[in-house]
This record gives sequence, structure tokens and C-alpha cells, in this order.
Amino acid sequence: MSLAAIKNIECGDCPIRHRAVCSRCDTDELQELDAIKYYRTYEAGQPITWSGDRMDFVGSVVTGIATLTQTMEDGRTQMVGLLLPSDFVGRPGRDNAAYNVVATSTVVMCCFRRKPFEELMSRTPHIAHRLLEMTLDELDAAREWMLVLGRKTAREKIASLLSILARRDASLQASKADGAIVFDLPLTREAMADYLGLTLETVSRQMSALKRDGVIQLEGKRRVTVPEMERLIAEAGDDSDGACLS
Amino acid sequence: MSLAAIKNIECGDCPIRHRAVCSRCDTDELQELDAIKYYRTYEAGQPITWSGDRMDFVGSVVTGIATLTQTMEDGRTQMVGLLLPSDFVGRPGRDNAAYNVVATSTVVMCCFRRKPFEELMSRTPHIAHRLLEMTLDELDAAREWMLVLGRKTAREKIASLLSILARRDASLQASKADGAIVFDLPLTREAMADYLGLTLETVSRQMSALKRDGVIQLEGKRRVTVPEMERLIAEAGDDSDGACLS
DNA sequence: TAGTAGCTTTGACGCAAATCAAATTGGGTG
DNA sequence: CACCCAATTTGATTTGCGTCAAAGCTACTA
Repeated sequence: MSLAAIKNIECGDCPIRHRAVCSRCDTDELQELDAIKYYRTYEAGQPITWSGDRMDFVGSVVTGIATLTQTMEDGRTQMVGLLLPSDFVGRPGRDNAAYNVVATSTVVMCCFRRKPFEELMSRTPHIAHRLLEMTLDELDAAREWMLVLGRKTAREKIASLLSILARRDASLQASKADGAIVFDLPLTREAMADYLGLTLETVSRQMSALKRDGVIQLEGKRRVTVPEMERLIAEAGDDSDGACLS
Repeated sequence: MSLAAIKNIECGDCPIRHRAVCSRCDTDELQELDAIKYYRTYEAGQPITWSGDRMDFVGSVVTGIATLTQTMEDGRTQMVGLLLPSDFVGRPGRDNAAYNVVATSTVVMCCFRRKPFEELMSRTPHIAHRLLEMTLDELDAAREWMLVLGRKTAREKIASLLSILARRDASLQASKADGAIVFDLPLTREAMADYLGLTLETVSRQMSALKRDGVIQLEGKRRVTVPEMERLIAEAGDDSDGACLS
């Protein structure tokens, strides 16, 4: 897939438009953005940024999935974000990456050189506004997730994650026959465990339990069918209506 | 304490200046802010906002401490933020509160009516910029906390919380003789438990254990002395250098 | 001064999830 | 096709934290 194709299929002239950062930019501003942007592809498993390293770009995911993780010295790791197409990476004004960002599938990033981006942002109020909205959404998602990490049981944690992934796929692909939702897990059991603050064995056991109880069906390891979304949401502990993660 | 006193002592002409949201505002803009702001006092235990309720202001804490919590239907609650003086409350563009915000001590808030504030913000780029920075800081704090909730042991959780509180007090009050830091816990054992994803009994037990092991000293229930900050940080699991919470 | 109520501590016990260990599956490769 | 390796599942055992229960502090009130 050529970058031109990506541009046309995924992004229009400005990939960041995924979440409309520059949907209100005028032609001049778009040209400025184009002048400082470039595409980069990362293979599955490859790091995009490493915590502490210098980071001279910001950008957004065009295709693929990446994870945001924090680690302790002894190796314990906690995922703190799941980056899907259109999600923003990097922090304007910050020189060094604060997290490990790793591609879990082949990822195409649309990057902007950081300094010129910051400068453009300071001249272009609606970019800052949009970035503020996106950041507030991420903050809500992070806080929602704190409830999952701090107070839910293993089964509820799994159901919460599946519920979020199912909801996302349902809205994206509308791949539902009657009321059932089918989607592919974008994460290994270990990555799920890192997200949920569990061990991979516990994740596996709870997946088996949900399958045994008919809440989900599994074809192979990755393809999940949710016959009744309501049932899954109930298993998740039914906190409000489940904010999206990001 | 009169509001005039608060203005002079705590805020200058614009209380939000605590975190310099409008430090770059010109005189006209400050006057506009003054025109839409008001002070309000909440007693300990009193709710400031309730999740789902309409919220027609944003604002910042001037004095006192408030907590941000999420709850499940069965009553399980998770604290997702601790609001200290200068912290911002509310989300521009959102009609209904997403969290329960409760005063844990007497709290004075400086509020701005939401609609005019949003309108002012859209005309005043540096307010949006500052708000973006503050939100990014909160997001970092939330993600740091996800590691605590997901991967740390009870003892490490307590040490992490104490370490953050001690660090904050150390920078605020410089109340250290030689290397020791002394501060008052602003939270009950139950509130600590809600923050850490533990029960209050476990919090109590771990506090006792840290005391027994000489990591901390306690006078009464609330006053804590940390003889060696390094030791406490080591107990916390020593992830990087401990980001601030907010 | 005694009484009460909220917060805190401590103890005994049980359970959910971690740990340790092995077996099974399945996709990719020579 | 047979092999290999990584991912996953399943089982046995341990353990950290939750649950239930009771008692101790401290501050406030009558």
C-alpha cells in the first residue's frame, strides 16, 4: 500500500483530520501542516517511542494498533492506553517520551516535526482547542479505567475490555448479523493482562469461563462473538454506559 | 475569612492564576473573567458536583481539598483524582458532571459561569493553551496512577500515596528539619483506600507495618513524619521519580 | 464525668487471583 | 508432512488481601 493510497483512503490531505484537529484549518494552514509532516511505518513489536528517549515529533496513528505502557524496574508492566487509528501520540512542549509506545500490528503513523507543530499550534487556536478536547476524552477514559483497575473482579475486567472493543468494532464496521457482534481481538492474552492488571493465566481462565457460560463464543483464539451485548455489559459491572478508551 | 482576603492572599485578581491560566491575559480579559466569576464555599463532606447532574460552571479550588470519585451501582467506589488548591474542576463544553466531586475539608471554589467562560476561551488562545497543559498533566498523573492500581502491592500503594503527599508538602511548606518531612494526611483511611483500590482495613494494617518498620512515624492518626524520603520512595517501587497527582 | 459516635486498629478466617508447572494448540517453515 | 516455537489452556498449590468481627481512641455533648 503506497502512501499516496493511505493519504487518499485514510486521511484526505491531512491524516490528523481523523479526529478533526485541522478540520477547520484554512488552505494556508493545511499547507503548513503538509510541509512538516511525514509518514512512517512500524512493524509489529517495534517500538515507536521509548520512555525517556528524546522525541522530536508528534503525530497520529493512521492504521494499525499500538500500546502505551509503563514499566517498573523489576519488569512489572501496566498498559495505560491503547492507540487506535486517529489517536494522537506525543505531547507538545515535552522533549522526552513519558511512555513506551509499541506497535502491536503494522502501524502507519502520520508524524509532524514537533517544533514547527508547536509553533503552528500557537498561531492556530482551533488546533489547540481540538487537542484539548481529545486530551479531555483521554483523561475521561483513563479515569474510567482506574475504576476497572481498582475495583473490578477479574471477570468484570475481562468483560469491560471486551465490551469496549466490541462497542468500537460495532460502530466502526457494523459487522453485526441480527444483534450479535463479531470482532477480532487486537491483543494477545498477555497484552490483555497488562491492560487489566492481571496475569495472562487469569485472563485465559476468565475467557474460558465467559465462553463456558455462553456470554461469548470463540473461533480460534482471536475471533470473538458476542451474542447479546446486554449480557456482556451486565457482566462488566454496568458502570454507566461504558466510556470509550483511547 | 472574607472573600476579599481570599482574593488578596490566595489569588490576586484572578484566582485561576494559581496555575497561571490567565497569567498572560491583558486587562480587558481579566475584567471579563472578573465579570463572570464568583466564590463559593463548601463544608467538609458536602458535594460540589454529582455525576450526571447539570453543571453550569467551571472553576478552580482556592483553598481546601476535594476528591473526584466514580462509583458502581453496588457501591464500590474508586477515587480518580485529588483536587488541591489551584486544581481545575469541570470541563468546558460538557453539560453534565462526569464525576462526584466532594469537599473533604472546607473548600473555597472560584467559579466561572460556564457558557461565558467557554466563549471567552474561544476568543483567548492562551487560556486554551494553559488548560491543555493542565489537562495533559492530569492525564500523566492518571496514567501514573494506573500503574499503582494495576501492578503494585498494598504496601507499595500506601508508600506511593505517602510519597506523593510528602513531596507536595515538602515543596509547599518546606517544613523539613534536617532531611525529615512532616505533614498531615488530608484523607481518612477510607478515602485512602478508595484512592488505592484497597479496603480501609488493609490501609490501616500497612500503615502500621510501615510504622513498625521505621519507614514512617505517626503522631495521632493524621500527622506523619518521613525520616528518610529515599526509603519511602524505595518502598513505593521506585518507578521513575514519581509524577505528581492532581 | 460519663456517654456516644465516628474513625481506627487488630485478629481470625476465607477466597480470588498469583505462582509454579505441564500439556495443548496452531501457524509458519524447511 | 513433520517439526518447531510461541501463544494459550489447564491444573495444583500458595498467598495477599478482603471479609467479618470486636475492641480501642478521640473528640464532642449532655
